[in-house]
Amino acid sequence: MSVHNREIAACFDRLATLLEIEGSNPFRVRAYRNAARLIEGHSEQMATLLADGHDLAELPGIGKDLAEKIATLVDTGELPMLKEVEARVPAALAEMTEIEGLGPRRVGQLYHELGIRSLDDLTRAVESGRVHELEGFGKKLEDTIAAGIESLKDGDKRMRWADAEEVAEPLAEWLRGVEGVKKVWLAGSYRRGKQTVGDLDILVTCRKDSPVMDRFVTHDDVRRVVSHGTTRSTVHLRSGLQVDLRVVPAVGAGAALHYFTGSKAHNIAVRRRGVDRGLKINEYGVYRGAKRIAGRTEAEVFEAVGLPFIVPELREDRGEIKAAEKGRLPELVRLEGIRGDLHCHTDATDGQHDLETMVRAARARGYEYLAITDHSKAVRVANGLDADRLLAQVDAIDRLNEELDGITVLKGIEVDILADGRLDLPDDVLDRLDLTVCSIHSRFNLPEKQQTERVLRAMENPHFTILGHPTGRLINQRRPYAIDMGQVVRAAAERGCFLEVNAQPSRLDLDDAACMLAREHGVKVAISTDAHADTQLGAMRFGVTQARRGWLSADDVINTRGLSALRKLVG
DNA sequence: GCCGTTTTCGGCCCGACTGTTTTCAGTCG
Repeated sequence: MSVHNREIAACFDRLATLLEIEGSNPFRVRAYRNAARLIEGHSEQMATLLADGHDLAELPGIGKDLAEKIATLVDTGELPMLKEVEARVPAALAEMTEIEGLGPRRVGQLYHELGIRSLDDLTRAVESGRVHELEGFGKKLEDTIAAGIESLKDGDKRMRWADAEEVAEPLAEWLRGVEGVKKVWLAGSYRRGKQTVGDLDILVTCRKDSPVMDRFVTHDDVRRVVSHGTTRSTVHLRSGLQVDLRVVPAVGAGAALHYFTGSKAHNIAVRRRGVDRGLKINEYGVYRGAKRIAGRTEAEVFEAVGLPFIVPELREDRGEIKAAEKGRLPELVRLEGIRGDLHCHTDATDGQHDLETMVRAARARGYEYLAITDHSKAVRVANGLDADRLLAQVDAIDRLNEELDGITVLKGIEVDILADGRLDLPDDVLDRLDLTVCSIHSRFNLPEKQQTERVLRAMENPHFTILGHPTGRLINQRRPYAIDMGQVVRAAAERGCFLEVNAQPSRLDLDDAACMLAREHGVKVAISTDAHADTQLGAMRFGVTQARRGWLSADDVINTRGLSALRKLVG
């Protein structure tokens, strides 16, 4: 299987943008965009669905035409229609719409009137002052575009959620201290717990005379003010994050919070439900005619359209509305339900703290158990354990278990899956352990078929317990290795293996869509921190959030079990 | 391009802010 969902989505997104520049029917453009979102977030690969004989036209938002286009993409890796459009509209124009201040209309105008067909062309046109002479453009817009080109070249990336938190929480706290401010909410993808955050959406309610907007745009951390109004302002912070602040009336605060929490696709689905019931839903409330009938709380908004409350993590229009309607929303796993951590390192390999320090830290968190899983010998740079050193650690754990009350230390190893699918330590050594975390740390660039077979072969080893960080991706740093997650999940189901949700803020794999896939196939996961220092045990909450976004309940997560139940599962 | 107890055509979510205008289009979320 070669064509991945994200490639299909990228194709449709590109097509949508180019059609938009051409001035094509906006609803047709939207159809392509919607399809891209659906496909990108879908837990099963389109290629797999096709291979299994599914009719893609049954997916919401996919009709006969798009189903055929997906099939063509999967079969040939190409989309003839995209080629046709690219023959009419230079492909680089699509990127240009990412520049602040430039959308499809203006990019089309620049192309037609100045012949601009690349970022370089645009840079030159801006420098020579030709842009501001165009109808509808002006000096200010030209300056905005110049700044936009710079930040596009800087490659501003979405920020990891944990990094966004370090900006968001202090800012929210500061806003709470501004005179007249009553309540502050962090909304947007941050509230939905997405693995990365593109910008922050903050809502406040305040007294009429509160200077909150003026104070906000002059905050010390503001690098640039993009817009400054009475109910909405946008700034760029020095950290690179864009922040939108909105002042909303208390009477509609719930509607505003729902609206600005998104996702966009979820909102549209909810609003359409409103329309079906003769209601108009916007950020100010829920209206029947001119009369506001709900909106003080989010629960009221859901109630107005006949739904129970849907938690922010699920609001992606990935089936949550239908599930809510039928009363089948999952009871999602919670941080408080986590009873132990099954992946951590000590200073025997590349961890910062010794065995006892890690265990005491886990006990202080109230855990019932902690599995010690240092690296195996293949990971030389981490001083990985050979059989002798591992067995010495096993003895040390036995002694510690005798000494220490209130927590049980489990014996484990993060054992490398070698390039041929063997595990890095002999079976008789692995046999001495309570569990294994089996991971790939080398040969990331194997072709998909080989990489998948490598993991499947490893899973055949009876000592295989948990597949560690199953895609190897590092957010904003390293792409996931090529692996057919569908096959991996099916194999895990057959062989009774578990998959890890690695809670490190840069990893967070399995991601949300893969969690959904695991759940659909009845494969359970371990949410683990992979802690390399005592404080990193606190990363658990990031992993829990990812799992919640993937619809996982406590039952889907093995480390919500008490010790004896856990032992039965991994034994 | 999708969709349908308003069903095969005619709809498709909605408002704030900016810049360039003189009443509004484009962008953005």
